This record gives sequence, structure tokens and C-alpha cells, in this order.
Amino acid sequence: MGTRDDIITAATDIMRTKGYASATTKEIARAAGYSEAALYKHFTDKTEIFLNVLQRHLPALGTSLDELSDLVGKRTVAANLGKVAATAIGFYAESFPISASLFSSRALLDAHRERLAELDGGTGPRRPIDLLAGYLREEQRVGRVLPDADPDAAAALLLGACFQQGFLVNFEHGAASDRHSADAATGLVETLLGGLVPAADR
Amino acid sequence: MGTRDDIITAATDIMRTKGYASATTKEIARAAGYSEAALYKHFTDKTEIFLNVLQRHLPALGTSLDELSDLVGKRTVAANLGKVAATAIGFYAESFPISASLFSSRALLDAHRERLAELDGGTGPRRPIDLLAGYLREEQRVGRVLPDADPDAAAALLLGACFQQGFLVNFEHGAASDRHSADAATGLVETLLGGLVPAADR
DNA sequence: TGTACATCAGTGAACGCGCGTTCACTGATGTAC
DNA sequence: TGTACATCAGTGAACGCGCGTTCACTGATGTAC
Repeated sequence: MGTRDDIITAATDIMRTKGYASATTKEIARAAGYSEAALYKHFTDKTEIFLNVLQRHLPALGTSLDELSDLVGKRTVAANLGKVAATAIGFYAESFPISASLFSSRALLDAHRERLAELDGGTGPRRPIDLLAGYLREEQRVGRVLPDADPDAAAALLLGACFQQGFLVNFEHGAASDRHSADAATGLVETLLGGLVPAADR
Repeated sequence: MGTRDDIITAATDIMRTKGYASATTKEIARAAGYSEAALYKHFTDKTEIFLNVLQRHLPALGTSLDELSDLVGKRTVAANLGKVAATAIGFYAESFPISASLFSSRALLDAHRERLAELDGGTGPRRPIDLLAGYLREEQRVGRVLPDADPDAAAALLLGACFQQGFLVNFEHGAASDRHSADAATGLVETLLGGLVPAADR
């Protein structure tokens, strides 16, 4: 019963490597190893395929961040954030071309947003930021993060940098090596934790 | 002699509001107020139009950041960065759908990257980060930024957050009000400057 | 000044092509008696 | 066990449509003598 999954996988792959414009029914069918007609046995139309691609890939980072709440008070904040950032860089590097496809067609973007709203429970691209901010707030209660820090802004800074890193990797089309991702991640985390100006100057 | 500009403007507008897939020769010509045939009097093909759209919009943030070097040592670092961040949020919010179009077609992405390489002097999406890092390094020399801070990481954090903010604004399709951009900007800057953990913990 | 020609921005209509989609069909597997 | 039929994943070939592009043309403006 893997045909449906084969099609979604094939579409995902094409979008990632060749872009939305190349993800035609012909190309998808060929990559999946079926006829074009077979696509319509499993999906009502092409948009439906794309929506499934999006739905499959978006939750990935969210579930990885769910585990963060177990780490409050454990190891160091730096280590925990470092792992988050490395994961996030990898995730955004992989998913950026797919997310970018949303802006190819307003109809697709609207359909996707609507589908997210139906799922409720708040998925969507803001989810990782919220989860990370939640973790930082807990660390704040435990005293491992300064009481006057802004967890939302901090989460936006760290994941924003990872997101842009994902864009840059794709733009320059070198794949992000795990090694490089990890180095970049610790650099970002250290700077975020340490701040830029002496405490007295603020 | 505004026809060429009219066409580029029309194409830009359509890409921003309706997406790459809607930016057909028919739509562009209609929006510009000319016939489709007229497009080919001014551009060799459709890709050429898109490349011009990209070229027109990418330098915008760069030139705005050039002025930063004049501000070293003046006002406060927080104020300077706040202005940068607010500008960047607005810029990324406006240009995100256009940048995203790059991933619609690998041919377009490659052509654009090649064109950037020709211009040399280092334009491209990494430019703003480099410029901002350069500014921070100078502030470091002047003593207004901690000597052990990492200017590159700091620049990546701040502009990354602005970049993601630009994505989110478009995803949720509310336009970013200037007021909101400014508030978000100062929140990010304060957190970046202040850090998250006590100096003793590092 | 008038006349003949060149230039050039712009057009309407047509083109071939590749797209998404549908159709009638096949052949394997399951089910009833 | 054998036979008749139902179901269903999958196909090859065709469809109409809208796309990017090209064509022969127009009409206004500039230039030469």
C-alpha cells in the first residue's frame, strides 16, 4: 500500500532538488515509478499532492522540540540550545525549498494555511519558536536564565538564524554538512547566551 | 523610456502579491499596460525579466547598511542596531516572496547566482550579514561591544530573526506595520545585547 | 518647406508545446456458491 | 474444487487549455536633400 507514499516522496524529492516549477505530474509520476494516471487514483488533483508534501514535512522540527521540556535543568542551557540549533539548521536546510514553494501560488499558500488551521493545536512555522520560548521560560523559573531576559525574542533570534542559514545553504547549493551545522550552532548559542555589551551599559 | 521599468515593476508586483506561478507573460503584460509581444522588444525571454526583478531588489538592504560605518561610536549600539533591525524586517517582508521564487526553478536560481558572481564585489544574501558584522567589529575596537563577542554570529542572529520575521509576515499574509516592526526590532536587539545567562556561568 | 525614406516602440493574431486531467481498458486478487 | 462475477490498482492514449514566443504589420518620429 505504499503507492501513495511513493508519490509523496517523489514529489518531495523533485521539489527539493529541481524546484516547484519542475514538479509536474509527468516528472512526479516518472520519479515515483507509476503512470501519470495513477496519481489521480490516489489524489484528487495536483494541489492535493503538494499539500500532503507540506503536511508531511512541517511537523518534523516541532516533534524534535517537544523533547526540550524534559531537559529543563539538565546538562547546560548551552548544550541544550546547541543541540536544538544544530537540528534546526539541518531541518531548515532540508525543508526550505519546500516552504518556498508556498509562495509560488497564492492558492497553494491559502490552502495550506487553511489546512493548518483545521488541524488546530497550533502547528505552523511559529510553533518551533513558541516551543523554544517555552523551554527558555522554564529555565528562567529554575534560575538558569537571567530573569529579565525575553524568551520569545531569544527563541526568535536563535531559530531565525538557523532559518536563514537554511536559506543560504540552499542558495549556495552546497549541502550543509553536519559538522559545519554543529559548529555554526555553537557559535550562535554562545553569542546569544553571552550578549554583546557589558551589563553596566544597559 | 519607462517601458522597460514598467514591465519590471509589474512583474515584481505580481510575484509579490500572487506568486511566481501567476507571473505569466500575459499577466505581466496586462499589469504593465502593454501587449505580450512588447515584453520581447525589451527582454530576450521571460527569465531575463525575472533576473532583472531580482537584481533590482536585492541591493536595497545592502545600501542601507552601508551607512552603518558612519555610525560607529555615535548614539548607542542599541539604537543603531534597532534601526538596522527595523529596516531589515521591512525589507525581508517585502522581498521574501521574490527571493522564494528563486527556488521555483533551478535554472533561475543558477542564472541568478551566476549573475551575482559577475557583478563581483560581493552582493548576494550574505552581504548584509557581512556588513553588519563589520560594523560590530568596529564597535568592538572602540570598546562599545564586549571584546570576546563574536560579531559574525551576532549579525547572523539579528538578521536571521528579521529574515524569518519576513517569512512569517508573508505566510500569515498580514502586512508588517512599521509600528510592529519597530517593536519587534527593539525586543530582538535588547535580548541580543544583554545575553541570557549571568556572566559567571560561562 | 516638402517629400521620400529609415527607425523603432508597440500590436493582434497565430504557433507549437507541454501541462493537468480524463477516458476506456487490463489483469490480478478476492468472494459466492 | 471449479466457475462466474466484483473489485480495484494501475495504464496508454487522448483531450483541451494556457503557456511562452514569433510573425507580419502599423503608425509615429527622426533624417536627408
